Amino acid sequence: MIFSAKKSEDSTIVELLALSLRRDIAFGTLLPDQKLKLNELRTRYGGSNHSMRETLRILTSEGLVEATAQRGFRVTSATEDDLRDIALVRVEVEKIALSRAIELGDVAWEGRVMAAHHALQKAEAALRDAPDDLTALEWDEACRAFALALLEACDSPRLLDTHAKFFDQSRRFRLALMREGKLDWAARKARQKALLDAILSKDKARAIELLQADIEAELKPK
Amino acid sequence: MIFSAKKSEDSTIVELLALSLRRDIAFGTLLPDQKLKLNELRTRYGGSNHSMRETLRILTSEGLVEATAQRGFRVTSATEDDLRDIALVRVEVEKIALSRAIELGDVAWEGRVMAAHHALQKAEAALRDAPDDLTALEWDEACRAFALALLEACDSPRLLDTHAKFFDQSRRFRLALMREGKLDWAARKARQKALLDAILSKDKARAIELLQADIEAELKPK
DNA sequence: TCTCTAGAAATGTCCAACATTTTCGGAATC
DNA sequence: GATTCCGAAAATGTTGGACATTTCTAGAGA
Repeated sequence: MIFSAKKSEDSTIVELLALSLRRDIAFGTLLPDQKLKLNELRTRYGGSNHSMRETLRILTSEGLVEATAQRGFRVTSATEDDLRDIALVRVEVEKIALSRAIELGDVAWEGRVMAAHHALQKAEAALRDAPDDLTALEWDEACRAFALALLEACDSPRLLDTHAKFFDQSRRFRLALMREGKLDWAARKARQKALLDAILSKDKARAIELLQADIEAELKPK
Repeated sequence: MIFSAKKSEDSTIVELLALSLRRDIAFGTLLPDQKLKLNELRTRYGGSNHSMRETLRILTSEGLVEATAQRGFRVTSATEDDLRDIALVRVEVEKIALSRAIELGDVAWEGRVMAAHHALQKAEAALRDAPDDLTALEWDEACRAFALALLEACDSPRLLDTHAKFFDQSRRFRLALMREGKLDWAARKARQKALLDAILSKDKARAIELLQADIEAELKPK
């Protein structure tokens, strides 16, 4: 196992394998379209035939891996078209969820959003200071937590699931941009702050506009 | 294997098992919240430990089954809340997809929509004549095909996937309504016809309105 | 250069076994 | 009588090896 992942409460091998593989796909250690041969994966990550196949099925359901009968698994391709498609769905889903969250969210939710925003600011600052892999991982996690916190109050488990799925699919692209120094940190920071303010003042239209801008900013990097 | 499913081009055991299980969940042979013990399933549907687990992972990714670490699998529950949540997501996703499809669809697409509508009409008529399981199955398939045809031209694979996922989750509810005689066939027929007309005349607003009505009709049966 | 075909590689499937975890019924306790 | 606790039974999760089938590939033959 490459990353000795923290053993969370649910410590089945399959889940641990999934963690490692997810990370390696997000970070580009496993490249888009790369064929995933079971034996290679097993020598690299451990686990039996069975466990590895089950892991790959899970990643398939998350859209990170694609399965073809009799032809095994490969990392989902990541073309410009894919990025656009993911962004399209994300924009639509997150618009709806954010709109509902602003309607339904209570003070506790606002608090969690503020906390997530604060953590994200810290993580972005840390990453600009020390752009190593570990910090990048934490930054990536903070992005995810912030996005999730925003929508958490939408009161629709399936909407949240769908958001999470496509957000996770977008990670590869965001991390790649970050590595290439193509993220406009100042603009991000401004957008995130404005978004937070819009949410706290229950300005739905403005919040949605900013959210959309944030997603689409990753479509056409500077 | 209960249903001797037609061996489509991809005849892996796992896919065949998935077909049988999907059907039995949709038809209520496997009830919501029912625990799915591997050994029971294996004696009933065949397949090895390995294949059955993989099958269940696939159904999990489709939202038909839920997995809990160390506690196995169970059929996803199907409460009123679930139905409402599914309908909510379906309405939003299908609105977006249909809107795009009407913008982007060409004549060939319109033809496919008409064909699917025609087939659906036939299937509904057949079902009202002879409400047996086989006819129900064909009707269900025609519903699915029609819904898919409508959105097909939206030019977003992920939007289509998402639609399909939640449509499939809604099948159980629709089939249950049908069995209980709670579907208003006349209203359905009228809506479907109106929807087709709206699409053919590129009347986006009207089409979306009708689509929404069609989904929400299953929320509050007569 | 192209096609075709064996052989190699990889996938999909099954079985049998075992470690670990959960479940469940009943004994002991309050 | 209700609750807690415990141990046996059941179920899940994991492994390794074996084998059939399919796909891939490199080289022989046209």
